[in-house]
Order: sequence, then C-alpha cells, then structure tokens
Amino acid sequence: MAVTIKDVAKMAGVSPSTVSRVLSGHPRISQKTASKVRTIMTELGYHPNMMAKSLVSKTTKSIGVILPKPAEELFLNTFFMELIRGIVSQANKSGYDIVISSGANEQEEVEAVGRLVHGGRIDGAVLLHSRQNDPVVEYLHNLDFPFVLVGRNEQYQDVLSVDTDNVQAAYDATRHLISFGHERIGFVSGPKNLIVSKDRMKGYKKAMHEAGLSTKSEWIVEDDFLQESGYRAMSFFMTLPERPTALVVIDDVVSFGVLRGLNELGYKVPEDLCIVSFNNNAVSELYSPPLSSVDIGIYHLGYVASQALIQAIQGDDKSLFCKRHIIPHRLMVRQSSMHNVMRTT
Amino acid sequence: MAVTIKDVAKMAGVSPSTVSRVLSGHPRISQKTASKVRTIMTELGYHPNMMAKSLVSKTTKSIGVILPKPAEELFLNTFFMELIRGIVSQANKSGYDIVISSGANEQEEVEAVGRLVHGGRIDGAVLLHSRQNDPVVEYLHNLDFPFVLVGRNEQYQDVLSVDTDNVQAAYDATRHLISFGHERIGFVSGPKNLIVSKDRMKGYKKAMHEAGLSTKSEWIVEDDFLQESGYRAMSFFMTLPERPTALVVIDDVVSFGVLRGLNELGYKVPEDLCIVSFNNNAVSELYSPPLSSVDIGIYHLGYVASQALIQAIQGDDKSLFCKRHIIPHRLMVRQSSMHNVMRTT
DNA sequence: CTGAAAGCGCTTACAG
DNA sequence: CTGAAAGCGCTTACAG
Repeated sequence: MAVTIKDVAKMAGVSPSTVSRVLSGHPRISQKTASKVRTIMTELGYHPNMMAKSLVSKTTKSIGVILPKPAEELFLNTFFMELIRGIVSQANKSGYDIVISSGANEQEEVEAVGRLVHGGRIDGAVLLHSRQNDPVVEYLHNLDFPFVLVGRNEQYQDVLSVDTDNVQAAYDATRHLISFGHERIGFVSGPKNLIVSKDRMKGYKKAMHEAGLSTKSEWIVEDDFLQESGYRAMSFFMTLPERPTALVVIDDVVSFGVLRGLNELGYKVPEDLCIVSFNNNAVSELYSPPLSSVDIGIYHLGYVASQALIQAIQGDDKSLFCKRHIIPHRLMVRQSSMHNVMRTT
Repeated sequence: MAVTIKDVAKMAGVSPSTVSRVLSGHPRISQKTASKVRTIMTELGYHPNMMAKSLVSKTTKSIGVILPKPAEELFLNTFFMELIRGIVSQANKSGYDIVISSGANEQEEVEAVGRLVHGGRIDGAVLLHSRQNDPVVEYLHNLDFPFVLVGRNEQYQDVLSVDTDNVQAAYDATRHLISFGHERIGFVSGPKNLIVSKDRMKGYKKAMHEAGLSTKSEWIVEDDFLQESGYRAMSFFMTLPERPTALVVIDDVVSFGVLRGLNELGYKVPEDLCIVSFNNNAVSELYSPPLSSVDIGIYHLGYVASQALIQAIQGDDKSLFCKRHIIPHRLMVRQSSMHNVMRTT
C-alpha cells in the first residue's frame, strides 16, 4: 500500500491537516513543522494521491486533447505531432498533464470529450484544428467549459483561440510568386471543411486581385486532395491551354505529391512550374528541389494554446485575457520558387 | 453542480448502493430497478465521477505515455505519431484514456513517470522506444509497475514488449540488395544508444557475412546521423576508392537527407547508388525516386502494445501472457533499389 | 434483490 | 500555528 498523508502525520507527530497544509504551502505553518514534515515525506517516499486531491478540489490538473482521425488529413501527421509536442511541453511546465482521446468521426469526438468533461477528468480542452460547424466547439461552448481552439471558429468569434494569420500567410506566399513575374498562379487547397483551406484561399485570391491578375477556376483544386492524386492533378493542370506557371499549395506534403506528378510527366521545378506551400515540414528542405514554404511555428502554436488555456482555467476574470492569439509566420524561400518569369504583358 | 449518484438514487427511490450496482452491471439487480435507474440517469444526464471511482477502486482506466524529446530523434516524428495513434485507438476501444507526459532528458522522464505512477494517475505505461540502459525501464521494473516496451530491453529480457524483428528486417533489406548483384553495401545507422540501430546493424552484417561479402568500416556511418549531414556523408562515401554501390539506411527520413546529398553531388539513384531503408514513411512513395522501404506496421505496433498492456493490467495471472510480441514487417520494393549491378566476381 | 455504513486519501472551514 | 470533523462521489463487504 502506498504511503498516505496519515502515515506522514503519525510519523511526524502532527495531524493530517497539517501535513496537507505544508503540502499546499499554506502560509500559517511554522518553519519547524514544515521542514520536519517535509523530511518525513521524502523519508517515507510520500506522493500525494492525485485522485483524492482531484475529488475534493474539483480540479484535475490535466487538459484534454482529441486526436483527429487520420483519414481526412493524413498529410498533416507531422503538424499534429509538433502541435502536441508544444502543448505537452508547456502544460508539463505548468504542472498539467495531457489526456488524449480520439473519435472515429465527429459524433464520436463529441462523445469522447463528453466522457472526459463529465467524468471530471480534465479542466480544459484544446481542439487541434478548426472545421466548419464543428460539433465539438458547439458542445463545449454550450457547456461553458474552458477550451482553446487552434485556428478559429466562424460561429463563435469570441472563442479562445490561437491561430496563424492564414489570409496573410497565403497572401505573402502568392505575392512572392507574383514578384517573380508569375501571372498565372494556381492554388491547390485542402479539405473544404477546414477553415485553414478557406483562409488561405482568401489570401491567395486577395493577392491575385490586388495585382490585377485573374484566378481562373480551373487553376484551383479543392477538396480532399491527397498526395496520391498529385499525378492526376498535374496532368490536368499542365495540359490546360493557359496553364499556371506557379502554384500555391496548402501543405508541404501535398506538394510532395504534386512534385511527384510533375516529375513523372517530365516537368522541372522551378523551371517549368514554381511552387510554394505551407507548414515547413522537416522534409521540405531536403527535397529535390528544396521546397519554399511558409513556416507557421507549429510547436509555438501548441505552446501558446496550452498557455492560454491554462491561464483561462486558473484566471478569475476570464474577460481580461486576450481571446485570440496570432502566431507570426515566415516564408522560407527555397529553390522550388526561385525562377524568374518574363512578364508577357 | 454535477449530478451525482445520490441525486439519481433519490429520484429513483433507491439507495446509492443500488445505483452504483446498476452502473457496474452487478448481476443481482432486478431488471425493473435497473431499467428504472437507467432511465433516471439519462434523464438527469448523469455521468459517473471518474476521480471518485478511481479513488476507491484504485484503478484509473488510463495509461501513460512518455513523449521522447525531439532532439535525438527528430526524424522519427511520424513514427511516434503513428505509434500514439495506434495506442490511443486500441486504448479507447478498451475504455482507457491516454495520459501523455514528457521530459527534456532521461532524468526528467523518470520524474515524469514517477509523478504519474505515484500520483495514481495511470494503471500502466508504454515506452515508445528502446535505449540501452534505459533508466525508465529500470525504474518501472523495480517498482513492478505494469508497462510495455516498444522494442526490447537488454537487461530485462522478460519485460513485456512489442517489437519488429529488426535483425530479420535488416537482413531482408540487405538480401534484397545482394540479390540485385551488389557486393559493396553500406549501412547508415541512427543513434548508437537505440536498440533498433544495433539490431538492424546486426541483420545487415549477418546478410553480408552469409553472402561472403565483407563490410568495411568506412561503409558504415553510425551515431546521430541527421538528415542535414546527408551531403557530407555522401561526399565522403562516394569518393571512397571502393565506394558502396548500395546503402541500407536506418530510416526513410535519413534517406531523404542522403538523397539530397547525392543529388547535389550529381549522382543518380538507383543508377549510381541503390537505397533501401526502413519505416515506410508516408512521403517515401512520393519521393523521386520512390523509396524502397521496410514497412514495420507502426500503427499496429502501437495497437498491440496497448492491447498487451491492458491485458497485463487486467489479467490475474501475468505469467500466462506472451511476454514478447513480434509484428511482421514487409519490404516495399520501389524504384530506389531497382537497379541490377553486374557481379564482378 | 437491496440498504446502511464504512472507507478510499485528501482539503477546508471552524475552533481554539 | 494546529487539530477535529465533515465531506468530495463513489464502492463494497456485511446484513437482511
């Protein structure tokens, strides 16, 4: 049997209450008693029982994370790992543990968080991505349960969130290509229901529009574009009468598929087509050619998300905290976009 | 305030004990009472408080996972994500949650599991990788606390573990190259302290030896070989008087670095050098050239690890369970190794 | 088949 | 500065 507060108390010749108080650093405890108790604690190898503590304090010192199903976003693998790493680091630093759960679909996700929330297992939750009409956001919001969103929510604007300025990021990426003389620039997007797809699309269009360039609908690929379809997509793109000379791509891993397709078709990057994408995957700089990518500081996103959430959990006046944190991004220019095009205008 | 067992009891006109019993599916409860109680429960939106339950049952229905620091094995990113995904899926299916913690170094890792174990937060732990003289294994083993190891341990052979037969896997990979006529085959390994590096090295040497081929020490790169050093390593390899014509590489991401180096030096794969590596990264089949890789079923490793652990936790007679599970692997042959060499013998 | 009671290991007013 | 007591929400012998 593990050693309890009672054992320590008896050994130290004090009451359990006193032991509890030195444990929580209560101010009105004499130095002498405190140090004596502490000595006994290490001597006996005492560790407080978190379950008992949680039961009475109504606080668990842990936060929940729902792992998204791979299906719809296989290619974001490293994204989630980096995010979780950031979350775990900062949470641990603040004395919190991370509880991970998962659901095979949105319904199951709601059930999973429901179990965690109502079971009293977590003090708050972080949602790893933003979808349209996310039932989990709906659920947590109605419960008024503390949570933070990586991304943003369209229905509830005031939700605590940590995000990249994806409109700006896509705008920057597109501007970069425009500055190299490209006029026909395509956009390869991700799943339509992700807010990130929407925002980056917006930034892309904005940059094109501002530069007086048109965005033909056949230059835009949306929906679940998986790496595997890179070949097909490219064979379509490249045979267009007015084919794009550059592409903005939603994620580096999608670019890998695109590059594979182009390679099979005998096209060279960046000579025949320039590419810039997002998320700065670890593999991107090793690729041939090295891939230009917008680094969005994924680890940092996770770190700040955890920080903001814990602040919200512990804070008294929630309205005081910044509701929306934007993490700066940075375009890493590499070979895949380093090619000047003559302006034909 | 959340609804408790007492509220349900009062509402249903029974005692709390009865409610508790229908909750746990106790056999000697009348159908009538049971269904009445259940109705009230959903009506009131009752959810059992896990903390209270844990406190008395001495069981948490959650298992701990320590996240390794990125530093030493950055390139294994997707490996850990897949592993965790497998663990989470199976654990959730069995009604367990996953608690994740991390440490910046081995000492901190021990402290992290210590907190989880002694705080009574977890019923068991899974260790994501195997190192030589792992203090965490030491710690858990001495405590006789249930845990499962992905990989194997050298000091304690009888530890519950789930592993790839890495000797065989490397043997297979090397044989594959030998069958294409290669005689000078190099090996690019990973961190020396990982058991996986050691095992794959052994398989490589075994295959070489069996085929009557020698393994020069300058054909072997060990230690923290990061992707970034691919260039340097390759410029060394390729200028050797008797340079290798093929390479076995510890992980696909390391191969990406190698390919980058070769590309910059103007060598072609597979024509100038054949490559086969491990872990079948999602990006590998998209690469140019597509990378031959041994698929070790990472998700499956995680799934079985979780399963074995939970079985061990719940089982009465621990000795009955298989202590060591081997997950089958499979070589995915792709372009990077598809090149015949003339035998010069 | 069901209830009253004790207890899991802690915290926290309430006294002193 | 410290202790005795009640209680967090549940489970589980022990009776009946």
